[in-house]
Amino acid sequence: MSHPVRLEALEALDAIERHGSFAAAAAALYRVPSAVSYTISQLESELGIAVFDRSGHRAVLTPAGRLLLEEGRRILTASRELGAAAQRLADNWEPELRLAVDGLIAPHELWETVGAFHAAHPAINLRMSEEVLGGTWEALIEERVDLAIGVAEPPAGAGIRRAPFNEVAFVFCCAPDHPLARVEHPLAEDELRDWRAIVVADSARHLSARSAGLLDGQPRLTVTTMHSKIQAIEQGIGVGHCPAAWAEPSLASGRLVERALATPRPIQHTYLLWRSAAPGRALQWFIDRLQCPPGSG
Amino acid sequence: MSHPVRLEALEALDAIERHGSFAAAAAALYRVPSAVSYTISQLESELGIAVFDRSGHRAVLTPAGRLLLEEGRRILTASRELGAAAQRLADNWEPELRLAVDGLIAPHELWETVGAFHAAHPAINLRMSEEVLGGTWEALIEERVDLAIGVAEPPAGAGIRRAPFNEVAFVFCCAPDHPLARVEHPLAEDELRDWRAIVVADSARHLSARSAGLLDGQPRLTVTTMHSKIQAIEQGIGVGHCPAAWAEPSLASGRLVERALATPRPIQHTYLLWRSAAPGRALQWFIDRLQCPPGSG
DNA sequence: CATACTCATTCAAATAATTTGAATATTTTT
DNA sequence: AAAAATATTCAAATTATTTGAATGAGTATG
Repeated sequence: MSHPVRLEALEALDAIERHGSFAAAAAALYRVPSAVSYTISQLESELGIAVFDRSGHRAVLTPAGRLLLEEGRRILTASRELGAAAQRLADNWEPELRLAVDGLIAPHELWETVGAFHAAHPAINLRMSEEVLGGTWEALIEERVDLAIGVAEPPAGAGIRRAPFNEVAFVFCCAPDHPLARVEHPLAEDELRDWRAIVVADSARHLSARSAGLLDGQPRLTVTTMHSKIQAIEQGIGVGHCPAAWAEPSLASGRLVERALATPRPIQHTYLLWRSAAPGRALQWFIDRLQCPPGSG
Repeated sequence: MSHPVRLEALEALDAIERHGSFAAAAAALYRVPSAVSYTISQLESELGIAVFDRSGHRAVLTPAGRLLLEEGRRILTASRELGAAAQRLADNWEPELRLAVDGLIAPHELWETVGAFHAAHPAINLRMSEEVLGGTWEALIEERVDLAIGVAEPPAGAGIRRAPFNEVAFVFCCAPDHPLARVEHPLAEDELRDWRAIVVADSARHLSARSAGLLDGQPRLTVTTMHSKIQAIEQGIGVGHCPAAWAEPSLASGRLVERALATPRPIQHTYLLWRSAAPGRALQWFIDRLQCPPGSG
C-alpha cells in the first residue's frame, strides 16, 4: 500500500459519478455496496482528506474529490492505453512511426496512403517531416525517422534496405510574366545563365551536403523547401526545375508556365529506405503499400 | 483485477530498471525477490505479453517492457501529483489560480509578486491574461478568472469583493518627431483635435463596452492591448495617455516624449476584485500581498 | 576448473487485503 | 405511515500478496 491513489479507487470514483450513487456504482462494478464504501474510505484515509461530503443523505463530492475524479479519469485512460500499446508493440506494431518525405515528393501524393493507414490503425501516430536530398538520408541514418520516402540516388549504406518508390518527372517552370515565358523554342543552357535559379537547400545537418540540377555560373536563390521554391518561381524571382506533382496545381491555374529545354532533365528514380534491423508491422505496411510493383520501373 | 496495468507493477518495473536487477529492486521495495517476480509475471499474464526476456542470466526488458517502463513513469508521477494536489485542495490551496491583469497595469509591476508566489508554491500554476476595462470585470463575473488586478472604477456587483490596489498616473505621450513634440506650452483640448488618438479597445465580449479618456471629435485608432498602443505612439501614428509604468521605459530611452496638458488627466484609483464565495489560500495570498495598506490611498 | 556467489523462478505456507452479507441508521418516495 | 433507497459498520469468507525455502542457471574468483 505504498501508493496513496490507487487505480481501483479512481475506477470506483468514476463509477460513482457516472451512475449517481455508491449503490449503483457497486452494481456496475459487480460488487456489493460496502466494497465500494471500503475502497473510497481507503482512499480517504490514505490521503487524509474527505473525498465525499456525507453530511446529507447521498454522498456528494468535495472539491478535492472532484479533482481526483477528473484528473483520475486521465490516469485511468492513460493506463488502459499503455496496456494496449504494449500489447500492440509486443505484436510488432510500433506505437509511433516517423516518416521523412523528400522534397521531391508532393504532399498530396501521400495523402491517400496516410489516410488509409490512419483508418486501419487509429492508435498508431504518424510523424511526418519534410527533408531534402542528403537530409532525408541523414534522418534515417541518425534514427530520427523510420522510413525515408522518395530519396533520389541513395548512397549504399550498411544496415539500410531500399525498394523503388516512384519516378519523378521534372518540368522547367517560370512565372507567366517572366521573360523566358515568351521564348518559343526549347531553351539552351546558355540562355538560362541570365536568369536566377531557385534551388532547394540540402537539409542535411552533419553529413556532406549535396546540390542538384545546377547550371554553373547561373545566379541562384536557395530556399529550404520545395513549397518555397514554387512560390519563388510564381513570384517571378527566378526559374527552375520542379517535380511534376509539385508544379501541377500551379500550371493548371496558370500561376506557372512550363518551358521546354534543349536538354531535358531526365526522370529521377526515387526509393524507399529503411533500416534493415527488424522492421515493425507499421513500417512493413508502408513499405508494402508504397513500393512500386516489380517490373514497373 | 479489472485493470491490466497496475501501479504496483509500474513501481516494480521502475525499481528493477533503476537498481539493475529483480533482487536489488526487491531490496529497495522492502520485499523479497519472489514477490517482485510475482508482480511482474502478474503483469505479463494480464497483458498476455513478455515484459522481460529471460533467455539469458539476467532478465532484460523487451521493447514492450521498455514502453511500459517509460510511459509508466509518467503515470506514476501523475498519480502521486494527483494525490498531493487533492491534499492541497482539501487544505484550501487551489491547484491553479487565474489572474486577469487590466491593461492599466504594466506587466513588470507584477513580476516580483508572481516570482515570490512561484518560489513559495511551486506546484500551483498561475494563468495570467491581459484584459481591458470591462473585459477585466467580465472575466471575473463569468468565472474565467479568480482575481482581477487593476480594475478602474469597478461597478457594484453582488458577490464581488474589492480592495484598493494602486494608483495609476497618466502621461500624455507622443513620438519625439511628432509635431506635438515641438509645442512648448501645456496643450489645450482643441490643439489635440488634429491628431489621431490611439485608444485601447474594451475587451468585454458580452457586457456593455466602455471607452476611456476620449476627446470628442478626435480621430482615433483602436488597438487591443496597451503594448500595441505604446508601439503605435512610438511609431508616430498617433498620441495618447499612457499609464506611467507602461510609458516609463520608452520615455527613458527617448522613444516617447511627455507633453503637459492644460487639463491633466487625474490619477486613476484601481482595485483588486474577486468573487466573495470562499476564497482559496492562493487567492488570499495575492489579495494580502497586493492590496495597498489602508490609509495610503 | 572447482567453488562461492548472484540471479530469477517455483511452490506451499503465512499473512494481508478485499469482498461479502447481515444489521443499522438515515433520508426520500409513495 | 410504510416502503424503498442510501451509505456505513462489522465479522466472516474469500482472494491476493508476501514470505521463505528449494532449485537451476549463469558469473566471477582463486
